[in-house]
Amino acid sequence: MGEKEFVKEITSRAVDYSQWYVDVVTRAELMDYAPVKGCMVIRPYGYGIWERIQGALDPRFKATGHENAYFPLFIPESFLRREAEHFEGFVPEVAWVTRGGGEELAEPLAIRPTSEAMICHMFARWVQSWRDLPVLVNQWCNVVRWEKATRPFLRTTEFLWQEGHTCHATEEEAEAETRQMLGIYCDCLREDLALAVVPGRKTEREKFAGALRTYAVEALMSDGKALQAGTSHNLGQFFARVFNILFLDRDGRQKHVWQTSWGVSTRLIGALIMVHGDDRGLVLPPRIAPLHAVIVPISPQRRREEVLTAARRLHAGLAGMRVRLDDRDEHSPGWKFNEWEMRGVPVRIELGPRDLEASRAILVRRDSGEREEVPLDGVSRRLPELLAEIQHAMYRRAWDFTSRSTRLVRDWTEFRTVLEEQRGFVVGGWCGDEDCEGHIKTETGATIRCLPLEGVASPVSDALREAAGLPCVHCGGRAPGPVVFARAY
RNA sequence: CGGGGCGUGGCGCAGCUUGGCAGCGCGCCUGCUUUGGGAGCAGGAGGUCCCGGGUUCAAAUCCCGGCGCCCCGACCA
Repeated sequence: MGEKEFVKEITSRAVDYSQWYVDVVTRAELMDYAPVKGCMVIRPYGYGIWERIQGALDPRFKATGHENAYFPLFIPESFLRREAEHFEGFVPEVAWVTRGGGEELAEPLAIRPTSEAMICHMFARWVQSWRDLPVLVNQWCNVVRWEKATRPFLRTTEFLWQEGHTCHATEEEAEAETRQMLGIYCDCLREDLALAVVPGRKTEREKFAGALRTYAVEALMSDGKALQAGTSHNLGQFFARVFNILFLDRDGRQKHVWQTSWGVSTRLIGALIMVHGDDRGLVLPPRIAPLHAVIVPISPQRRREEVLTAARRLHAGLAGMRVRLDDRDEHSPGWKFNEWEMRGVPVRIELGPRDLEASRAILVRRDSGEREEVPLDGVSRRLPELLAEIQHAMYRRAWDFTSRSTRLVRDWTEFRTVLEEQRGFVVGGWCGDEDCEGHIKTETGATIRCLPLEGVASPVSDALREAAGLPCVHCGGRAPGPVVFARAY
């Protein structure tokens, strides 16, 4: 029987990828459209994913010495204007508050598009001596960017994120911090979100407005388009100069601090959907899934109490894992199977009269559809193993897909053909010239996603090795090293 | 900012061309029968047809104006 018959509500990816995405986020109840353009409600199930992402990242931030804090939503216009490059970069998408308490404000307040301006202002007050360094803070908050075209999770007017901000005594320390946080993103996205990300450096053109250098982790979605999944910036001393963040060093001289900032957002939820989802809906990696498993009792009238009692006992024995017993009477087992599959729960546990006779339960994997019979008293031992297997398999699948979708190109003709016919990551040479980069973008829609970090294994490693020494894909000139191109979200 | 699509019970849509009782499917409520891949039957509730104006005996339908949402491209997490 055709698989799609079960999920009428979801458009298949092959028919219309965008519609599939919208169907998944709405039907799985991750979000709903709010009455304000470009804004969405993150519903409990979607927010549960975000909480799991926070739960994966926050301890890693703490373990590396960072502390959480909270800075105001409103930023005085004059603060934003101080750093010209930064301001120019953001002003088109800033929302302003000009009235408050029924009166016109003396100075308009920007609703933060990011908090560099506010946080740097505070840093200037807090930092006096080399003994005050490093300053390592992070905040979980919302930001607003007035986008013209929005998409649930991927680009919304208001979104949730985390922004880390640090000050250091030396350039080397700031660079090390920038790289450390990129590494943390890379590890966390790979281990917990099962995303096969490629870490690398951004080109001048693609870097953060006001940064010395920007690093990012890039992931490939199942439609062959890339998504920037996290960024880490070495801000140099640009903001320190503008906001007068000075410290008296050991040598008795006043110096500007060296800064970093880094962030990931609810956009990661979009990445999870587009990397792991299939035509039946969401597929969530166990470490991030709000629910590890759902127990679906199959309880004909006559055996109802017997089955439910056993199901409750099984549920109680799985305390410590995130398991829900779906004992709703208003839906049939088949309905529940489809519903929880659509919502991406990693494991379904079926328990019916036939299973009770055999003192077993049926465990079914969401990612592969495989089912296995497990003795009732063995489920609490088997489930964690199975979840680990699923987590691993999903990562492998994402890695293999990304690796398979990476093409090596030698010249311009090949480059255009690959982008038009296959998409995916394209590895090739780049001479380093911004005009070449610009032409490539104008003519193909593809951008340089990153200059991959050397010595870090990633799904594009093989292609990079083969591409060493290849000339620029556009002009044919000498290229210092291969880069990764793609069309991107 | 360009291109396309759409606004009709909670959701998805038909009706509009050619003006004349506001309909269908799903969902919802009640009852009974059901339960191993989206159960069946019976009864029932639910509508400013996006908004404003105009034409007309009569407007969901025709005309004018506005608003909103979604999708796709260019710019950005």
